[in-house]
Amino acid sequence: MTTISEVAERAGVSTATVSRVLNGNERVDPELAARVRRAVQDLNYRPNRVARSLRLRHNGVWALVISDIRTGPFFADVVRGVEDGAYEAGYPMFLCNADEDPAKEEAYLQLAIAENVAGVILTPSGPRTDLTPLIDAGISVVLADRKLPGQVADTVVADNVTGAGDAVAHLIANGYRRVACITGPTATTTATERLQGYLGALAVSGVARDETLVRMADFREEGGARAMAELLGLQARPDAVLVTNNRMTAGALRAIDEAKLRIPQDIAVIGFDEISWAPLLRTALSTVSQPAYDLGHESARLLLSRLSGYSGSPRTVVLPTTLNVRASSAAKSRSAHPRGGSKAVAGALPALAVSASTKSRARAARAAGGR
Amino acid sequence: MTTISEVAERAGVSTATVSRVLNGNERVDPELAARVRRAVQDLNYRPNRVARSLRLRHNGVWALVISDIRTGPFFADVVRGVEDGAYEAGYPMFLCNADEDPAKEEAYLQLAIAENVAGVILTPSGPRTDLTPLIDAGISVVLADRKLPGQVADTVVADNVTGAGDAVAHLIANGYRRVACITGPTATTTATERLQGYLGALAVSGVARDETLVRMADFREEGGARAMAELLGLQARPDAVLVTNNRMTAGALRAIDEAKLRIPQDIAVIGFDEISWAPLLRTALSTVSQPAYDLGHESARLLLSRLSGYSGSPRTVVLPTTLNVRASSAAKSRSAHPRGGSKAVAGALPALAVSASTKSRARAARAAGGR
DNA sequence: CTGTTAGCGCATTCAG
DNA sequence: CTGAATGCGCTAACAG
Repeated sequence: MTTISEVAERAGVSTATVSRVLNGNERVDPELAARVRRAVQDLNYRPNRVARSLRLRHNGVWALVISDIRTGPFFADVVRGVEDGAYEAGYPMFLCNADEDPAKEEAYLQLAIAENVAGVILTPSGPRTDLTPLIDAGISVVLADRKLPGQVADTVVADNVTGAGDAVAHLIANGYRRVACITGPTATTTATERLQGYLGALAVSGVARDETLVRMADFREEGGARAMAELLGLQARPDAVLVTNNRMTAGALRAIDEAKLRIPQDIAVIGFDEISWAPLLRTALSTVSQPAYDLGHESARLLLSRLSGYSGSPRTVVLPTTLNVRASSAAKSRSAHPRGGSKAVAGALPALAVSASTKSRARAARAAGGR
Repeated sequence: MTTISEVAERAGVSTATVSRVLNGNERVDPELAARVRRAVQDLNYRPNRVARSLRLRHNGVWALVISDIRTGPFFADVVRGVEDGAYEAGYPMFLCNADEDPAKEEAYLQLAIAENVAGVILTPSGPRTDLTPLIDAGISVVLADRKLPGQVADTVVADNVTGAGDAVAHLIANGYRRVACITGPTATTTATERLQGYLGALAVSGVARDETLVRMADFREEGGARAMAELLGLQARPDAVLVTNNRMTAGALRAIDEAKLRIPQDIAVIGFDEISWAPLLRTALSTVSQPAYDLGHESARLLLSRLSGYSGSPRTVVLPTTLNVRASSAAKSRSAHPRGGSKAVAGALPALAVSASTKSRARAARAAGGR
């Protein structure tokens, strides 16, 4: 490993001069600077970030601590959004997967502190996530996707309440009355907000609320399958269901399939998170899509503004969701009865796919096209 | 930030003693040790990793540099496999996304060097990826998923040749004769090996090879859609297709859908990478599943053995794939003609899902269930 | 067993 | 404008 003093020696200057040339802050005689640059070239010198970080007391790296890496395209798009922002600003980014485990999350946050990162973008695993160590260490934090009580940091979230509410209102408008909801851990604001949107839409429509139709699951596929199976086992079975993330939706669809029920005749389904397979499923799946890429990119923007010295009070950015209406939530056919399976109704509805908003196309294209 | 000297002062000992207690290598008087531990507690002292890293000339962190974060469940499972291994061994892990961009990849490898990471697990973006800077810096490297010419490091890959070959052999056995292949960038060994498996299976079966049926795409959804559209526009259209990753498969299925063709009557399809939606598609999709979690976990194991001092010559671990036979590759119906769409054949085949190997279930369960 | 001392590689005072 | 000297926080020699 070549060090700054080797460069200094070769260029016939002091290490201080080399440092000045490399960081370009102060004025240096052009000729000396040229000699230094030559020496840097010749020796293929790379400054040691660790030493630099120790001296500077900060490291030009961001950490993105995500609570679950397995949320499919949603997660990946968020990451790319953050990364593009970080890259534009010249920051490398480390990604850490807390795997919904508060202990692991804390370990990574401690690591971020110990590594002197410049900033952290975090999807908190729950309300007990503690940001004070980071803040005490002078590290800027942005919360992405999930809020934290007390508004302790800049936050970027999707409009979960409206997203879920729109979906449920659409189901009700299409004639469904026993609308169930499979939601996630109460520790996450995404789950509670989506549940809130669901309940709100029922209330607005004057549809009676039935506690048995609400299931708390774990945002994982198995949990979604189990919750759906329970709902299908109910005396008074639901005729529609909103599932609040894509992995649980996969499980729910499997459970419906195993119960040999048809969508939407026996039960209508709307899933949260858009996925490319949605239109190609046996019954094309209606979804609530989230602006995943923008969520990440906006988080990067907020972090950057903090790193640039902005120190106003915490901001919250809420990004809109989009309802993608497809066959799985098609208008309820008159002849179908709420319970009993109604096998009489034959023939699947055409798999028409209607995007509720043109904005969604632009956003999807951006997220998909990249760069 | 509390430093080691503050701890030393409070405990009434020297910094060296504090260091010894914390690292537990040498013998220290139990009473002093207790005082130190108290002081550490009281001050909530956390060693500064940066300083430690500078002194030790190595940092107890792994870097996982992945070439594409958007490969859906495959990527996520690989990450979790590595991470579990790292975690068990007490190493935190940073994830870096090179996004198939050699420049970005190099930047991350340089960062890994500059950060003194203990080891790197890498999915090379192409054959020109240069490991020598890492090796010169004394950093252990393991290649995961993709090989690099020259066998410069321990490598863990899936058996792509056999995986693709099995799929094509199965298609041929089921009566398909014009089998196409949509493969990825020639820079990746995953793409070239899968293509090789495809060609090999054709040769073994004595089916003539048709250059027009092979398309190079980019492992992305759009690329898969475009390639499929081209294949469908051919005078002599293929009656089956192997698509070598799941994102291109999504695109290919969309293209088939847009062309209003039916699977498998008009064209049979097998995709690479298992996904939870596969059985729920309009025609349940046959897939070649890869042992993604094991790929990651085995990589971690190899890295760990290097960090533990093993210094034999580079090892290559090849993990088996599994063919999951579903309706999309069902035996060709006699009445269907290779070209012309054969609209006469009505009624979809039942969406039966048969797993070709019981091993696949165990592995899938492990990957899905976690921990 | 423990403290003192010396650097890891770098950026930044402070003199010149 | 430049160089010598200092120290970021920590661990490893080396004496005691």
